[in-house]
Amino acid sequence: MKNNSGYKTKQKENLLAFLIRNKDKHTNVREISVFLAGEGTPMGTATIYRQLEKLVGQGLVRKYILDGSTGACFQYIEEADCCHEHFHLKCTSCGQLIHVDCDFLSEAQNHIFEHHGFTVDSSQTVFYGKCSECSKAVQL
Amino acid sequence: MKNNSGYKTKQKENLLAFLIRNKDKHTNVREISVFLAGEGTPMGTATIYRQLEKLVGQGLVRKYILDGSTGACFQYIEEADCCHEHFHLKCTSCGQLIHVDCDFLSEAQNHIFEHHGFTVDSSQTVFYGKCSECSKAVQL
DNA sequence: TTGCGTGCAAAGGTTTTGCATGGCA
DNA sequence: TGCCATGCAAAACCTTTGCACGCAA
Repeated sequence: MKNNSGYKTKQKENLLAFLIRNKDKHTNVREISVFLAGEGTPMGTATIYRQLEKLVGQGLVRKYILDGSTGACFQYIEEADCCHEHFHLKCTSCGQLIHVDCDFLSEAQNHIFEHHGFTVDSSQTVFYGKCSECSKAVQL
Repeated sequence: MKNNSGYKTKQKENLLAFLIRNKDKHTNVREISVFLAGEGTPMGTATIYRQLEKLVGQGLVRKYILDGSTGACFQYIEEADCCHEHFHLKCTSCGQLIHVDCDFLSEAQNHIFEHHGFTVDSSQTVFYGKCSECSKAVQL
């Protein structure tokens, strides 16, 4: 049911190709728009939003809304990795966003569900704090 | 240092009173605006944003950016409840804020520091997801 | 009096929607 | 031929900013 989703168009292909190529990080609509235009295969903003909405609905793409940043971020989800959700660490000093794919955090997620009855959504959860470099800087 | 913050005005009082009265759930700028207007004590949108920004800076109010919702959410933080180091679980459906003081999460904090060099600030970090009741509601 | 607080309006940015056209099946 | 997809422009939203006036201290 997730493959039969309308017609196949070049725009759709280009968008998905870009998302897959950048599956290790998240991107946003502006980046997508700029990149596709640069490739000579421009895609209207409205169309990008409409396609992303469908992809999110199909579970192929995840949508993030991070703290200070402007607008939503999107990231392709590799189906094989579905069980391996990852968390975000955001440094409140330098703003760096670190991706962590770690078994321990998955365990923490399970723990919270089993002991506190709470289902954590890793795509929305961000750990705030200081990265190693900024931690050092503070101690100077 | 968090009490001496400028002049005392009626708008400021009304805003804080509303936030405290609704400290058990999150609210947003529109709700605040509508409520205060209905009370006969209207407050300009810009002023609401400016005051909320200050309150967040003072640590009296927490700002959330939740996924599906439109815009940011704000919630008053009761100081007495937060003196001890613990984590927060916030239900994105009902807005309930759950306090969790759990060894496992402290371990997670240590793990992140040792394995990822990142110092998590538990007072700023919030786990987003669905509480047990809202999880059930979704499955209906 | 000093300077922060306020309100209005305008600007900035992201996302959505309407409508006519274009392209897949 | 149907119907979905696209693109453009306009609209809808949320949030921020500029500026003049009001009010607390």
